[in-house]
Amino acid sequence: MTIDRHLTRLRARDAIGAEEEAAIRASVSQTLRYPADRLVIRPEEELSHSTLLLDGMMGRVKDLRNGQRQITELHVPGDFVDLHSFTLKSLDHGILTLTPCSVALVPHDRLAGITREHPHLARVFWFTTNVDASIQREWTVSLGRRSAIERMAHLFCELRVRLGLVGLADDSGYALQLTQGELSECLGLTPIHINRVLKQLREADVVEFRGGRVTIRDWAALQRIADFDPAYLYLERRPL
Amino acid sequence: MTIDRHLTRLRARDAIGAEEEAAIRASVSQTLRYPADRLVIRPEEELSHSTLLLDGMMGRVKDLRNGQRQITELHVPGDFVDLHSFTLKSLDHGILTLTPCSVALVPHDRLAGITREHPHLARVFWFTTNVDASIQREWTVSLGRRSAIERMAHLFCELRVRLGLVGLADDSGYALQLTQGELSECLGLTPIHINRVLKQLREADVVEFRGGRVTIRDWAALQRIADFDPAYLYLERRPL
DNA sequence: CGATAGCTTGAGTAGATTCAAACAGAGTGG
DNA sequence: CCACTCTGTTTGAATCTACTCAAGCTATCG
Repeated sequence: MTIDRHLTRLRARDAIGAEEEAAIRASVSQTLRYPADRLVIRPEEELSHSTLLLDGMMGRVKDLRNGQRQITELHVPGDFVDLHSFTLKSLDHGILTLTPCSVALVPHDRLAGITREHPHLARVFWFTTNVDASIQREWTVSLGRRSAIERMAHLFCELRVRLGLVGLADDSGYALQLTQGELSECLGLTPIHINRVLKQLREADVVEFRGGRVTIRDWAALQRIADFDPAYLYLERRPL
Repeated sequence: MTIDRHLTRLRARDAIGAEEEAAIRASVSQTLRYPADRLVIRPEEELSHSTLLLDGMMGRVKDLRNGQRQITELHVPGDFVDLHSFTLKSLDHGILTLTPCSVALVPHDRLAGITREHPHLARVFWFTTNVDASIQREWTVSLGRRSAIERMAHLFCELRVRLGLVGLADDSGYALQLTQGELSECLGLTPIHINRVLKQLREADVVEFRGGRVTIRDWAALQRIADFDPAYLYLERRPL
């Protein structure tokens, strides 16, 4: 597992020069493997590095006092999971592995060096955290205004596109090693209701989620149900 | 109306030197007044400046195809409303005035100059967009996991703190020129249900919203209902 | 093989919505 | 100055989406 996927993702939006690529590669201090369901970063913990997800799936989670939990964003390979900790120093949420993961650690002082010596990369990284915020915003819209089935469809659409960017999804579908309980924590629903919604989507021949895989049967219908517009993912190439 | 409130807000988190202050002040190209309910920035519109809110209240809004609308964040005086457009170039959402507003415009090329010549300010600005994302994240949690009354209480708490930062709120309450319909668009509820929830909070002697003013009668109870923890607002001073 | 985690379905419930109607206050024009 | 309109607030009644509680099922693993 390498950071190629991260570069692929960056290059989907802007050109990254050879020197910049070298700087990014050199910024990694070590790579690690985590098992599934490990709270990798605790809320409020003081941080001195950021985490680049190489393989697997991670999530940002916020716990409530009453024991409920909300996953506020899912991360796919190539994502700089907690790049925002570079300026925030500690996070208001936890970072959790949802599957076994490999990650690369990038010390904050090396990030500081990169932003000093490569102003363009500084902008690219800033841009990256702003796209994360945009994804977050779309989730807010889903939770505020979309029905259960619309939310479910929207999440499947989003993951289709984001995983597709790094070659982990195609028109037929993609691997998704989440439980229905975890999906419910993303979508602000109960696991039981997730189950019913999945049944509806399956029986309508739109999408099937089973055995750790999302099988897309009718992409157009899925997007229609979700009211999906990928603009919020900022996929066009626009030089910074 | 000046940008003093913006500086106050920045200085709540980190020291801003005299030269930096001068650079910020010099970055403003013009100031404008808008009436209430004006869509100041349209989604997808190409942008060459960012907007600093001097006075009034603005919101980020996303419209759905079915006519529904979600306000994803409220902005108070001192906020750099669309600083993220500096890297995103165009926005996935609209920016709306909710009251009459005065704003200062900061051209993107001047922002580029500031970030080049004042690396510390570049970090402060990046930090600022990350705090916006954190607020967004907390709203996601509210919409996903909190009941109507909890959401309402949480929003009142958040505004108490954010407006307090710039001297526009104290323990007794604050001015809030929003309609119940607009509150409903923030909280993912119907205006009718907002009305019932407000009645509950009023009759429990916790908080009263009436005549464009939030009157806090029991701050401790309000926070308790909301499960409010201001950590997500990143108020401690931490030099970048 | 039993234990455990996750999936599935049914029945009853609750929180929030929809539909409907009345009321209050601000601004406008005759 | 009063009727009229418009926007926003308030309340009631009926409905519905999603939740809770409960039970049974399936697959995996030690």
